[in-house]
Amino acid sequence: MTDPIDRLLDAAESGKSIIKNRDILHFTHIPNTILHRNSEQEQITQSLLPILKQSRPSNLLVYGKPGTGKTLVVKKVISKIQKRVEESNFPIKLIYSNSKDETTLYGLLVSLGRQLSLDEKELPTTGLATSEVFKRLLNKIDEGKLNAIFVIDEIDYLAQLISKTGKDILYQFTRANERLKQGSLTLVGISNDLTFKEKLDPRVISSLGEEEIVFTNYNKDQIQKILEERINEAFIENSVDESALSLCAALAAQEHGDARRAIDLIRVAGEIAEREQAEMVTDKHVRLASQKIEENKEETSLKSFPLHEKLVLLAIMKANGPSTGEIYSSYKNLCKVVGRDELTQRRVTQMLSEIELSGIIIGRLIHQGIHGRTKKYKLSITTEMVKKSFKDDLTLQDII
DNA sequence: CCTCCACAGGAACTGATGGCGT
DNA sequence: ACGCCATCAGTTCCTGTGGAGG
Repeated sequence: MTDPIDRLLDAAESGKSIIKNRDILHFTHIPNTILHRNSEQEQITQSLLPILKQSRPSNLLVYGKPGTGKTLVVKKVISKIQKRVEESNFPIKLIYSNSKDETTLYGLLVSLGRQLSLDEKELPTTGLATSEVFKRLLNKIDEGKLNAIFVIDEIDYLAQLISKTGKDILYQFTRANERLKQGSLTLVGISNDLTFKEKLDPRVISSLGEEEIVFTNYNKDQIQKILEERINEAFIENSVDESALSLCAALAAQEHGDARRAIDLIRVAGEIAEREQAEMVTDKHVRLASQKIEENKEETSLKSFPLHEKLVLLAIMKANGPSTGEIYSSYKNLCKVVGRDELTQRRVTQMLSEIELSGIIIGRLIHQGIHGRTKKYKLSITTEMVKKSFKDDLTLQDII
């Protein structure tokens, strides 16, 4: 029997790998051909043509569930246009930004600015009024005579953010061209929510929603084709079992046809198979991968919780009952044990809703007549999982 | 049929942080 | 040095509510 460490090291050194190109298995990779999306590609190209001719800016809204290839298609079309005009003295600048990556409106504007190559000095990360940031963005476009295309992903999220602060940035964006002497600004909004338009200011809709393109969900066969394409490029030949492939597609199809998920799944399955030094990815690996992705998601989100949210979660585990009142008193006890000031009940209910949003607990509203109204919570993951994720936290060690 | 429980969850506010422009 | 602007976690105050039990 050889030493297991040696065995693994040997295998790694011998370079036997069934994945030959990992990058292709990340969903941000833009494949040569984007399958099943020909008519959408055409539509987007057509609606963006006016900027090529510099006739007028044309804004555009793209709808579709996650993982339907919206972002990839948009990026591909724009980069093609970009290439076409590269030699002419007509610079097109693609600016992509995902609203969910930025927690605030301000952060979003700054990330846009950074891509317009405004540096730390010209655009500080904090301290300015939003209108000031906006002005600087426009100035930059004006000075550089740029034709900027702002791609704003998850624009519904941004719209929500805006409605909270009362700032009408989207409207300002759509009207920006009137303030620009040179250059232009084109907006491409990408949204997961098909109903989001109704929540917008009608003035914004009229200019932003001139053109709309809807991406339909993929069905199982389509996902399978997409996977095949990527597998051909990323894996060595005959290293993915037929049934593993169709299982991947089936699992992803269950989740409203999310191709992104399917690609993730096959990548992780490939990595697991490789670690086992298997010759082939089988459906066993896919199942393991699916489980692992799920657990990883839970664990990382658990670890990133702030202290009080962790305490609340532990309180749910230790409480005598699942109702808010019982959780809160259990939480107060825990606070005493670890010597922290307790937060108000209002804050704790808010935290509970926040945790519920992340899917780690499930709440159900219960009306108990004279005994009032409560929300009863229950963990949707195992208590072991919670303990495992929290055991690194020094302040929590005594109570786990 | 009315009452009244035990909270849910909205709104407005506070105080700390951090950095601008003048 | 000072006022201003924005964000964030948290607080205070509040109104709303389905149905068991009288």
